[in-house]
Amino acid sequence: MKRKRQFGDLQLAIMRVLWERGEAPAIEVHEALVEERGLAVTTIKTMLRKLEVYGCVEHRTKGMQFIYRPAIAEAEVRQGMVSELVRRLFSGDSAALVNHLVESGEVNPDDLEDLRELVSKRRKGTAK
Amino acid sequence: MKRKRQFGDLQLAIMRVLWERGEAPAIEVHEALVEERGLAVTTIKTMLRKLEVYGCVEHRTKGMQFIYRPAIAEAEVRQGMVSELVRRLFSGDSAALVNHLVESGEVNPDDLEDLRELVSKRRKGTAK
DNA sequence: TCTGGGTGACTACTTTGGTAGTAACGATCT
DNA sequence: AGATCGTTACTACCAAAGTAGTCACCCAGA
Repeated sequence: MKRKRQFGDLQLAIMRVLWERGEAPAIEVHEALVEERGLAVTTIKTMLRKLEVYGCVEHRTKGMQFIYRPAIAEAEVRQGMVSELVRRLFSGDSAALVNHLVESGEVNPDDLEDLRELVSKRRKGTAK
Repeated sequence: MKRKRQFGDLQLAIMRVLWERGEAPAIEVHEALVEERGLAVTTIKTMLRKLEVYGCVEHRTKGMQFIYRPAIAEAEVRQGMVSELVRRLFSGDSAALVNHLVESGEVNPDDLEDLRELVSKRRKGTAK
């Protein structure tokens, strides 16, 4: 895992559609995105093909259709992109990111409260 | 502020040096980065020039030297990049990002505990 | 004064994301 | 069979990040 593939905006949008649906033909991906982005179908197809080259998606044929599906897990990509951001922007200090979120008011105190609960539970559950 | 300038890796690295030092000539930026990246000085200079075009840095002349300094605040850039990531990866849900950080074990429970304290203080301080 | 070291300016090349046109190919309708 | 529709393949193009080579300039030292 040398290459920290930095996904572009469209690439991510496509992957998200695939993650949601499990699998889908190019047309379906296009339908899911055309409203908010207004792209040509060919654009989606090209991107899908590129993503396959990168090893991010796979396809199977159903009749003459290509059904695409993700070849990497959403969690994995999130993991990679978030830690990349943390490395770039916060010198690898994840807590600093959380701090930023709080300081900038992007996270409600209530939300953090909930997260704290979650942490407590996890601490008990995975006590080691 | 229409353009959510997406900083590249090198651009960010340069900005970070500038933010740290307040201001610096190209050479100094290069020195700070050459160890971990091994780039030519000219690369740094080119990037600095581009960044100035984008309005991200400014320079003043000291004798015949160019002393560069940031034209945008680190907090501002962080704000933009983090919210962009959140939009892309978590559908705009910042709390989901924090959740991810916790789930993936990138943030220690202790850190979150500290953050909680911080939130409590802020809540009292900026009570509205 | 001449020369060399340090510095920025200009220019060019490479890679990649994003965009889309056109061709090819199988299925179906008439 | 021939036309058309839906779908993918091939190809090209553009913009921007990233990379670096070469040139010109100015100051300081011999």
